[in-house]
Amino acid sequence: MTAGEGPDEPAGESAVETIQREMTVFARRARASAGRMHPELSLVSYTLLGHLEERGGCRATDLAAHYALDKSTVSRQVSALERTGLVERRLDPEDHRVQVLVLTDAGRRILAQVTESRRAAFKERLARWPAEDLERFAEYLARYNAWTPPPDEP
Amino acid sequence: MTAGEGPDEPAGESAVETIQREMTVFARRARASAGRMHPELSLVSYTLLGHLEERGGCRATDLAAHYALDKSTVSRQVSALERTGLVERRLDPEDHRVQVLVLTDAGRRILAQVTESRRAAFKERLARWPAEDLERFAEYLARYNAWTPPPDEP
DNA sequence: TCTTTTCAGTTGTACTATACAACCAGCGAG
DNA sequence: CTCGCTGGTTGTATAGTACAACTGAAAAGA
Repeated sequence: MTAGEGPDEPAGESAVETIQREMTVFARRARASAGRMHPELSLVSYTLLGHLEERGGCRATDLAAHYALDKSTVSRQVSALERTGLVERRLDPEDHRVQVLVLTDAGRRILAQVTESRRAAFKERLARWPAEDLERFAEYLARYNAWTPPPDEP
Repeated sequence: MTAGEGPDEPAGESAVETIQREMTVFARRARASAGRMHPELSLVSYTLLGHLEERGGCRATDLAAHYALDKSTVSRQVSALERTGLVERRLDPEDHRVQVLVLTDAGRRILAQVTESRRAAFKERLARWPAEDLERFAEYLARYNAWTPPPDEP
């Protein structure tokens, strides 16, 4: 066995506890497997490229804010992506402080490739699920992620 | 805003694609937030301690196999946990190669504390969910995680 | 206008988690 | 007893991250 961590579901567990446990399992696994599946593109690089594709380019600071990463982290990630030719920096003529980051053709290609590979993995994993369950699961996940902490009031 | 990454849900997206996207978001966020919430106990340490509690002690090699980590990684993690007094190594009298790892009282206490803190966070996040949705979400997550890749056949 | 403040980004430093490889120490089979 | 296997540690390297200090450019105030 490579990775067990099987369904040891304690019986008298509440739904919330199950969700907590399964989310924890998933989080740790995702971290571990992401690198193995796509050595070309870490999870962070992948999401960064995805963001650039969606937005058609943006500033490093936007990426940092959006993903709650330090700007230095983004800076180095972007440097790496530039070095490997996946993104390009363009000096904003309006404001010489900012660099607009855009995907290169190579970046778009790699991104599509990894997305497809990931999609295939998900599809395989979810192949035997009834459509109705898929819909609901998708909705639940979106709802879960959409939650934002209430602002601390005085 | 600290971390946006909001619901930019592309419209014509399939359920599988939504699941993929939301799982990706969750994975990256979990990684980022786990450290901030519980600086005392990384996600890995937490799961390791949890495993020890469940099983009432086991060998480092078991942990490594179960969580698909290298034995050296586990070795260092365990060393750290021992240094901070959360686990204890006991030489197996049957086999002097193995060390049985067990939680100390302090370990049990910290584990319970972090578990409770995590549980509270989940509860808050899921507070407004109808019970039926919670049940289903829990079931879906468990089903998702229970999946194991089909063995590659020759 | 000139100065101060703010903002975008880079670089230096440090830490954590991780893997791989080399190694040591018991155990068991021949 | 020696050889190979197994459990574990240590050396080394890498990735990802944060924080702090810095640079250069724009914006705001005097």
